[in-house]
Amino acid sequence: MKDSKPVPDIVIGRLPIYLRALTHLLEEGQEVTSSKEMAERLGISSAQIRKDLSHFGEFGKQGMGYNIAHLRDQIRRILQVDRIWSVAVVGAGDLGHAIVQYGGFEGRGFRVACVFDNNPEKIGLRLGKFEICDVAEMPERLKEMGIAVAIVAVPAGAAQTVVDALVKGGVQAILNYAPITVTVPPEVRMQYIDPVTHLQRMTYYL
Amino acid sequence: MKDSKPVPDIVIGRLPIYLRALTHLLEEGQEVTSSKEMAERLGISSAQIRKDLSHFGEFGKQGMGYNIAHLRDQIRRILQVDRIWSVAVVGAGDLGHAIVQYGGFEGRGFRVACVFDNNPEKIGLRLGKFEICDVAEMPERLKEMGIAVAIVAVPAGAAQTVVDALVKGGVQAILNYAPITVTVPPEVRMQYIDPVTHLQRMTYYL
DNA sequence: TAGATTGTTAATCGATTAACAATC
DNA sequence: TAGATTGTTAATCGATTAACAATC
Repeated sequence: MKDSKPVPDIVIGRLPIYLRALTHLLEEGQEVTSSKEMAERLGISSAQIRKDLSHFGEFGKQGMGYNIAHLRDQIRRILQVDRIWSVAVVGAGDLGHAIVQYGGFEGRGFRVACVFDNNPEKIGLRLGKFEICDVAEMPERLKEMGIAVAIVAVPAGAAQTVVDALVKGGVQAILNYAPITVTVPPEVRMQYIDPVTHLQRMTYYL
Repeated sequence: MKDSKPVPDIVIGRLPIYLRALTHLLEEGQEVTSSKEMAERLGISSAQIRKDLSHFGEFGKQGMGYNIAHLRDQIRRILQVDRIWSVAVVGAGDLGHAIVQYGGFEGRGFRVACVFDNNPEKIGLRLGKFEICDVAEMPERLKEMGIAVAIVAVPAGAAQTVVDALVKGGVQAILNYAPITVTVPPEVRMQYIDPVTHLQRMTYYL
């Protein structure tokens, strides 16, 4: 941690993997780990793990390794998941349902705060503990609630319109499950999940 | 396409994105595109698109660009998604339900062929058009059906056991939704989807 | 022909790895 | 002290980009 250059995004992308592994080790009751042990678990080189962490500070002790709870807390802080982010979910289909019901956000920095859909037959119904809201009112609702993070679970054809409305509502980070690349202003972060692209990446090798 | 070195995996990872964009352009009725147009749509440089494609052949015409249907067919062939892969889904919870009901596999090279769970109360029940099978019988069933691709949608604690059983059943490509890094033999391909890691990658910048 | 765009080369840029002094 | 492991440097490796001849 000596230069002022931005940390490469590829490094940022590995921090959540480290965090997940540390949490897992902690649940197993372990207190200390090493870059070597992490490397074996994750299939990443130990040098890379040390180099990645060195962008942010010195978290280990020579000869001793890393205190797991401490390193976890540091990475949480770096990633800003030492707080809870309210997340809007757009799309109340099967996937939206699975996302809203998913118990895995708790404890990792996120909480679903509201659900939107554009289908008049769904608006007003309950999904888990939420009442499904009209996407038409989304921008205002997002602003009111101060929501910065959203998950898009709508068909590809609706994704760009939904994303535009999210941006209008002040959302700055969007996870898009719709299988289409959307356009956003440069200040908005996008991430994509399309299971088919992951599968296609593997069939090449079969 | 002149050397015999393996094509970098990072290039393989972009082909499904190109394929998705080409299919989209075709649906819009367009017949020809250029590396420049694709680049603008995808937020990738045109040089990179041309270089990626050049690993596999010459698919365009100078001054004219690419015939979309032709390039799409070529990428489908390269990725081996010019056939239909039968996919096993493990885990019949909300996520497994969403995956089985998802209509987006059709036309992109995949079809859900069977569903497994370890919960005796679920085994034998229907999920969509499938009867939920016992994971205990999974390895034999996979071999019988000749299944090479699987999707894991079980809790983290069960993932390694499930993956071991899939490998035993001859599966060679696994898409894991459980938020844990698993160990597989080197000949088995793994891909991961953990929405929380994607979200955490974005909150760093907020 | 003139304009456009490919496929490819070489240069640049960035990421990973190997190695080791520092030190717990 | 001896052994282990960090944090960091320099070397290696690989990926991206710029540029342009080829050519449709």
